[in-house]
Amino acid sequence: MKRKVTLKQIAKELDVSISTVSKSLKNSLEISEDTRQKIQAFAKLYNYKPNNIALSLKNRKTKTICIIIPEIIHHFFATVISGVENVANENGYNVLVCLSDESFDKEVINMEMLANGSIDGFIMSLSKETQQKKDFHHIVEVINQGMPVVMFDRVTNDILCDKVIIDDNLAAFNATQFLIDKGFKKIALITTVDYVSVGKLRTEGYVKALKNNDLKVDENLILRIEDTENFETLIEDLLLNNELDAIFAVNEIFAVNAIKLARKLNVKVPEELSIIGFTDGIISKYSTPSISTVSQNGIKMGGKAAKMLIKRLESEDIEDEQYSTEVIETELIERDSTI
Amino acid sequence: MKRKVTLKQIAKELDVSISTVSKSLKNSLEISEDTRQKIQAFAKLYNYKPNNIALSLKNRKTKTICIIIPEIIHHFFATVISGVENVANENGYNVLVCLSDESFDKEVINMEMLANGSIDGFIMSLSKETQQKKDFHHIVEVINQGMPVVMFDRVTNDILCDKVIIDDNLAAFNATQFLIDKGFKKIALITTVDYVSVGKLRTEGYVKALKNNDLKVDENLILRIEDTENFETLIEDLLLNNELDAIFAVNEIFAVNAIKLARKLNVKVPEELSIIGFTDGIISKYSTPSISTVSQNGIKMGGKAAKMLIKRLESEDIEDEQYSTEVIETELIERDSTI
DNA sequence: AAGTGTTTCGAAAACGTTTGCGTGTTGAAA
DNA sequence: TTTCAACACGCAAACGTTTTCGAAACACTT
Repeated sequence: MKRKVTLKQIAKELDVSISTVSKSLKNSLEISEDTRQKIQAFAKLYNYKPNNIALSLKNRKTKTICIIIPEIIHHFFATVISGVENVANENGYNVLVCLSDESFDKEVINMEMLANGSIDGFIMSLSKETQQKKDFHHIVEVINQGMPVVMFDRVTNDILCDKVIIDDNLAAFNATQFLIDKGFKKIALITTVDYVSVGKLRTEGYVKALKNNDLKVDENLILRIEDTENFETLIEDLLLNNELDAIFAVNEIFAVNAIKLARKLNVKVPEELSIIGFTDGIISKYSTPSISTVSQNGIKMGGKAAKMLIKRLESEDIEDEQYSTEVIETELIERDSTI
Repeated sequence: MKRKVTLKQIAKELDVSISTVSKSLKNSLEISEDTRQKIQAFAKLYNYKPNNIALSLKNRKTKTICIIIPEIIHHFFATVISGVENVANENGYNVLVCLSDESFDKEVINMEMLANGSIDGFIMSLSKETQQKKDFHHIVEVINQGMPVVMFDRVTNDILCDKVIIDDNLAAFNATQFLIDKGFKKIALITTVDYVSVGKLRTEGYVKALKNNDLKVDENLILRIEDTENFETLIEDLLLNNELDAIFAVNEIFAVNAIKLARKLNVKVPEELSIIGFTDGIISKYSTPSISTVSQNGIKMGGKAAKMLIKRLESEDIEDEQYSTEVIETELIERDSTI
């Protein structure tokens, strides 16, 4: 068990100064060919590698970015991390992952904890609780300290920073329009409560599409689910009490449950009921029937977010450059749950 | 934009020495009540928080652990991260996530990169390529430097360190026995190539169960899949060329594909063909029919791994304590894909 | 021999902490 | 008035780097 060797140890061993060692290893011309070679050989022999923490302290940058997400056991967020990790790695950055568990407090603690030098910047998607409380002081503080933040997916207009989103409104509009074009009239919406930003936007898109086509918006056909558990009976009621033509669900879980419950009630999908989901995850692909869905490219989103963050980190003090919001295009993937 | 305030700045502002400030903030009795209060008030006002990097340098520990996994877009690994994050957080540690993408080189680079002070220890699952090459020098080196490593799931006997695994052999044995108990004779196995440690162990368990029950092991019923893509035709051939009673698949993807292909060939699951999977992920739950499976508790695994690592990190130089291997129990979850 | 230039190296500061130890001041006891 | 604690605070080293600047040593020119 040999501990890592330091400049100081090499210097002592070779009877030169620390600075000579440092310069030699950086091939500085200040040092004579002879000593340089000697020192480099010695360093190689002992497998010298500079200590990252010391470098971080000196350079005041850690080459680490932190991504804060509500949960990781969720295909979409996992793909985003993957995207972030990819471009981060390409640019020599490491990725610290923090989970807020949809909790405001955990989000705050994590940010305050890490904003003290541990990382260079944040990429984050708001927790539900934070969106509900509309309390963003922790984010504002971090930004005011000069640490860049990029928000993705669940963002808020109350914060000025770089963002990368999809056009939830438009995507929902298109999905709904797609169903309308099939000739469906009674189209239900299974969505989240309104304080979840993306849920709200998708609901708006749905409504807009209906209105655009002179279909009346029936509040009974809009199911806003708060709890992520035990929503099955709600969906079942929706199916029972209405002669639906189609359903637009704002996420995979809602969509696949709708299918399962339809089958249970002997409603054939897609023959008697078409269903479209949102977020192109594993479930949609492997469900039976496979689910038509609005694909939200998480890898691309994460990659874009990382690029924006790194660009801001590396552009010398041009930090007052205009913030921008990137919109990742979505795609409607037709599978077997729509006629 | 006010940058983070440091001890030095506070000291200057209040015209005392840096050490006085530091001691005051730590409530040292060396400092008079008066100055202590004054300094604490000032520090609070300016929201002073000690710089983590400086602390890391001084304490020679970063309170950060790194988890290296082959890929993150994989339910099981995502759950492991979740487990790790949980107990890490409880103990004041942060989690750095690295993806090897099943590549030996990326694994090596990541480890060498981070072993230079950035983190306190590793939790890792080997990449396929590493398992194939059987080259573990990078891990040995890290351990020799005195940095603890905990391996999980895809481990190797060639390395001495703490490990947390499931009893893949036993779990596969039990799953196979379960099928045999149902009266099935022709039981196929869809597995990975042998260099993937867990795949090999599961194959062995399957074989053992057959032999134990005096069933002959038919190599034609064992499908070893190398490529993770385009394996459908292989499975289809397996189904076509044999009058199977049941299938044991070593992961979810193989299982759900077997179901899809059986349906395509008009083989009814579970009436005419029973299928058991491995890894209790989202797919198994939402597939139609839902898939009976050997549940592998990723959260528990990750949590256990983190506990073992942190224990080793915090037990004062008792680092030569015996390494241990923890076995997480599995569970056979019966769903609708078995009769 | 003096001045100039070049080569080669080391001292020290800086990044932001913590902490052992030394020191100056105060008050009281002798 | 001297002596000695107790108290309150500062110095400096340490963690491991990088980098600026100064200085020593030597060669060369006139």
